[in-house]
Amino acid sequence: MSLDKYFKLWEEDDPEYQGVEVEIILPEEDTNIPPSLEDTDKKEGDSDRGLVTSQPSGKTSPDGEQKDGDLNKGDSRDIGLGQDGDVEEESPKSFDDLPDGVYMLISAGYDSKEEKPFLLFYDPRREEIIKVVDQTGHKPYAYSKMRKAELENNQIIRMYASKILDITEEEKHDPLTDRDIIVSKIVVRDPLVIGGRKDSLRERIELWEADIKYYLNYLFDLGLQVGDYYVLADGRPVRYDVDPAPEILREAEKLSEEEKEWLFRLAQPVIKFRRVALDIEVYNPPNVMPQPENPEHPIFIVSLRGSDGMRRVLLLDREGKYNGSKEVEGYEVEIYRDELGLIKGALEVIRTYPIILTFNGDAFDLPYIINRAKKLGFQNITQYFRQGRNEVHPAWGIHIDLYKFFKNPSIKNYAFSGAYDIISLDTIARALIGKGKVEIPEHFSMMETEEILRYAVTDAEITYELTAFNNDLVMRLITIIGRISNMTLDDVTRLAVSNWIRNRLLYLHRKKNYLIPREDEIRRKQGSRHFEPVTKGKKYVGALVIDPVPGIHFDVTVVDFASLYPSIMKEYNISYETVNCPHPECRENKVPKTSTWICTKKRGIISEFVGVIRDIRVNVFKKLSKDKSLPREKRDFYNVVQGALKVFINAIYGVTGSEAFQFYYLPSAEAVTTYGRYIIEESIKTAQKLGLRVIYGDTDSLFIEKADKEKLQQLIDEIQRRFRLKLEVDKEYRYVVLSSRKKNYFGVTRDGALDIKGLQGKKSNTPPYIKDIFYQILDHLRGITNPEEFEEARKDIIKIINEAQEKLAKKEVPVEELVISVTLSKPIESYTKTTPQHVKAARKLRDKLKREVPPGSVIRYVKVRGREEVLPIELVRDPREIDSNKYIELLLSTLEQILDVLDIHVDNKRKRVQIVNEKGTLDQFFKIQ
DNA sequence: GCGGACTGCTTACCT
DNA sequence: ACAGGTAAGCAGTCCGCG
Repeated sequence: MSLDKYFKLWEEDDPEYQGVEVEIILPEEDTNIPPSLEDTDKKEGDSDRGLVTSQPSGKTSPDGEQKDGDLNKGDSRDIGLGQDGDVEEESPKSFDDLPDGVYMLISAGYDSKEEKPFLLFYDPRREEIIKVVDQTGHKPYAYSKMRKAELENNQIIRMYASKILDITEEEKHDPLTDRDIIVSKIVVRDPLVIGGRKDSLRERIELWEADIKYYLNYLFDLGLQVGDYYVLADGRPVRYDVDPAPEILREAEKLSEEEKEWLFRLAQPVIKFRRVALDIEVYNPPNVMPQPENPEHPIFIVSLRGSDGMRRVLLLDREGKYNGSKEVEGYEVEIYRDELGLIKGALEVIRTYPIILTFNGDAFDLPYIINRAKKLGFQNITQYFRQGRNEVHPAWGIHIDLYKFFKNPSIKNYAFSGAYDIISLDTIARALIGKGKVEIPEHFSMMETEEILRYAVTDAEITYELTAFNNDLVMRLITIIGRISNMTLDDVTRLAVSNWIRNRLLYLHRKKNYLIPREDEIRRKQGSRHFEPVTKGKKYVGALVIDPVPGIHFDVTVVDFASLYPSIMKEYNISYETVNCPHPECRENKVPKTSTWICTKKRGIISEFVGVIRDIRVNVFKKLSKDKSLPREKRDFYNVVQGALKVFINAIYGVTGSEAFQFYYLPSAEAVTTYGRYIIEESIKTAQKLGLRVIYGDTDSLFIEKADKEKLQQLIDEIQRRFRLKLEVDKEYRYVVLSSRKKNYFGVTRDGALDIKGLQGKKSNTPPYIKDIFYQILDHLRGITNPEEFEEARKDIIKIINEAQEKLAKKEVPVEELVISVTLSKPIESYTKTTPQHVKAARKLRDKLKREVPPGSVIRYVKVRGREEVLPIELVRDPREIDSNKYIELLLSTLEQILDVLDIHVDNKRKRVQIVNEKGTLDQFFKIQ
């Protein structure tokens, strides 16, 4: 039976669906009492736990070589990902089970009813959350630089007297002046007295440490760290040290105390979290987006997938018409006769899971459920959830919105090497687990119910799998980032890297008894920019890019500095308080070619942080992740740790140059790049003196042609001696093809792999057909070792190009292959200065097809003849509309980048295009080989 | 009124 | 809500041209 009919049946007698408000009568058995938190605390039952027993998959993932620091396998762009769709059903077995009564700290918050901060612990034995409300009497506070007596006479403080519990004096170290000072601690009852309201104290007088979320302050003061294990002694958390593995103990021997601390904490096992993925389907009319803030259409399917193997799909079937299978894709189909019953049924299941997973649940699924339940008369729904401005937390645990997590550029680029570029469940799942969503060919109303269920359950399934693949990689990554940042796991998944770094730095300040400087204090510090930025709109000068020597270069060695900027920050003591420090005696320690000086007396807090995590990553976790004597499961775990560390290490320099960062200080960011340019310049000079030929370099790398082994070693030693920085061989190319363009080249490595950088043909906005030709040509060039082979390849290449042109001219290329995909990066109405082609196309989508084109949409359009210029692919009716000449030009300009230096030239007049071969230089080149 | 030279905007890439 | 450097295509403008 088609769902079409099925829905019509109940839609007709559903007045609400036609926009008329009706009173909803709750089902008789409505005895749902929202789980109070106390209730959850003491709950012992696994009575209503998962239903389906888990089935170990037994399969292991292919042992692919991993790229440096890449948590995913392979390089998606060039060779396609090593796919591994397997999901382990069994929990990771590599670590001994933790004793009973040991819990992991995963979150914290402020209970405004109790007026107390609370901690959320995860109990790995019972697989539930334990909420611990503060018993220490900790109270919110902030600091003033006024003395107590002065404060007590202060006009404003007097006005707030009733809200202030206490004022005490304390000694703190001021990192900006490097002096110990007396500050006054103003203790209050309610965090909102300090900040968060228009009339909060911090808006009225100058306060320090007044913009730290209270529950974080609480964690810092109690010395608690997210992701660590604790036992509860009379309800108070006491740290529980997990016995380190033998390989960790071995590594610890050579480390400093500070490094050991990090090593032991990060190496603690991450247990398998009990969790449930949730996904809803709303029955909306065609082309109408369901609005969570005004949920007019019914929730008719809820799919649930538990980490314990539970698979259930709840279906709304008011008339009892469903006669399809009772099980779809392993999901048990549960029928509900009314929508509220279905919502409550879903709640009953998810409240037994401490962690809820969604994809976009903050913005869609959870608010939709909440507002829909309210609309159906179930006001108590709000007791199940705490709603923030842009987030929803379950009252009994935490909610991880994977959309936000994967959208985070640090996660996308550093942890997953940009394996996905569009942020959607489908694209991310395809890239990471090799599985996508099920296509929906048409509107729900045209589909069989079972077909819809299949579609719906796949969403829950892949949402879960995104957290489960590679031994729970994503859950472990989130936990490790929690450990490094000391942020609650829910914050980790929602906030950006600058916040993670800020948070750890706040903790470090507190630990050192430093008074945390206000932003304006750091910015008022002396020190200015020394070089005019090259690029308009930039604040300071960045890296140096060496002009490439165009041509084919055989036998090229690439040397680079291992994480140059972090190393500079570590070795040259760069931090907001050490750059232009207060000591006169440090003023001679100048950054080259500037008047900026750096402290010689005290270790900078950021320098120390980046130094420690850089060292334990390189010296321990990276090493262990490659140690073949360890079981794969352990290596995988250490790989996650080193990958998480890498995210921080790579971002720290960047955030110090970002105005959004609390510890932003331009001279410190500028000092890093100035050192960087100086060091790379000096390295070139040294190389040249040694007789090494540098043909290209970018930021931290040198491309050296036919490098003599000994001279290369001399270079490396000399640099090490002078700068205390490690230069190392990164790559060896059989040959590299450079044009005169920077950041544009390709090369074939010793093992025959093709490396393509920056070339037009690689870019995501190049039409598939042109990309295909581009890769065909490179494939012909890949194997070449001598002039004869080149001549052969040249003929083939010319043939490929000529045929492609002909095909384009005759319009034999399918329209789909000519699509140009460009991201609409901001709201469509904010393109006011110019109207780029993709915006033109987007407007047509909006106006003619009434399609929504929010920022982030990828607009797919083609170039057409006539006044229209461009058309979104959706509006192309006739392939003859295509502007072939435009595509021929695009093809040739794309190929020009690689053909130019190979002496294959394109006729200037591109009306009648032909390939011209200017013989000469190439043959000579080969003769030198 | 037209076209080349130029600048600015926008996107996607590299490190 | 991490940085700057670079390439490319197009939009829009200026200027010369009797």
